[in-house]
Amino acid sequence: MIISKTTSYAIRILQAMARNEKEATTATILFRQLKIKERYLKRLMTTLAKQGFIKGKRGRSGGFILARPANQIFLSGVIEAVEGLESFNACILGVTDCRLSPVCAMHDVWGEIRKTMLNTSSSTTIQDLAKSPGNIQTEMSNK
Amino acid sequence: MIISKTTSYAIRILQAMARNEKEATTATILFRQLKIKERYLKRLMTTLAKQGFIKGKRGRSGGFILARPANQIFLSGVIEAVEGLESFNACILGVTDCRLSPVCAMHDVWGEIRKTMLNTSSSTTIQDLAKSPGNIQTEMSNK
DNA sequence: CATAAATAATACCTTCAGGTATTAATATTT
DNA sequence: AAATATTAATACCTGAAGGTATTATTTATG
Repeated sequence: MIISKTTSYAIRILQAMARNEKEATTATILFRQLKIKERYLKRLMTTLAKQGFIKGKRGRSGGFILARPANQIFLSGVIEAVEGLESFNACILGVTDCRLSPVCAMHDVWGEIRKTMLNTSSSTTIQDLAKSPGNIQTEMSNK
Repeated sequence: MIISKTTSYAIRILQAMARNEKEATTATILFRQLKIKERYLKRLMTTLAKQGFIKGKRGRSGGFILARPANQIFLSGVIEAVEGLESFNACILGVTDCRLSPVCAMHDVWGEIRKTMLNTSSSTTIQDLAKSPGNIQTEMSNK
């Protein structure tokens, strides 16, 4: 996959939360919506809270809510927080720091792709996704 | 990474072999050129032979040689043989068979990227890479 | 205050890509 | 025929991502 499974989970979670941005939700509700393994989802929520994307509130009427407006959460930020951006900068054939070394035979070939990915992920926000029509309730297919 | 480490190894190996397409080479020679862990490289050579990209000849003056002309080996074929194309077809957010379901919120967003990747990899041959100036002798940076 | 319902933290388990080791088979040279 | 240099096959090891289990903490409410 282009992004890791966990990262795509994170994006789906934030997207779902952005659909009613002002109201808090719980991990259990999200689990029912997204069909992500409940325990894993809960742990990921904690990670997203630590990273400052959402705020958690404990206790009986607790839950999670977006920590900042959905239109200020860029996909690139989520990717960076969850899996790091190294995979975007890394040369497709493994030349360390591809940007500096035009010796890589695939440099030109894949340059466009990387550029597109960076442009897209750093100009698309969670709100953009939330506004899009579809919902995502399907379980992951591996790989 | 966009493609797996093993796949990029495979591409680098075929690229190196294509540089003098007519002559056979050995795993040891390739190891010295490419700095890929020798044992892993040897095992990968066997895989590439099984998949029909190269031919192996045992014995004292044995070695490997391309099984078909470098300009008939497309990157998409190598990727497919080594890691499968599922990762290319798979939806970035995990909707099974994204091509059929326009419900995925990122369908449009990432459609261009996938198209570019498929176009590039299925129109670029190992020969194209072999003709390009640089050589790749750097060890992989992880991730 | 006790209970219930939620998040937080932490430790452990599982799977698989990447990597290592060993042995077998084959061909050439002496 | 023996030694040597190569590929082929197979089984095992390792680390990290993905997933599970358990316990602690916080808060609302009867």
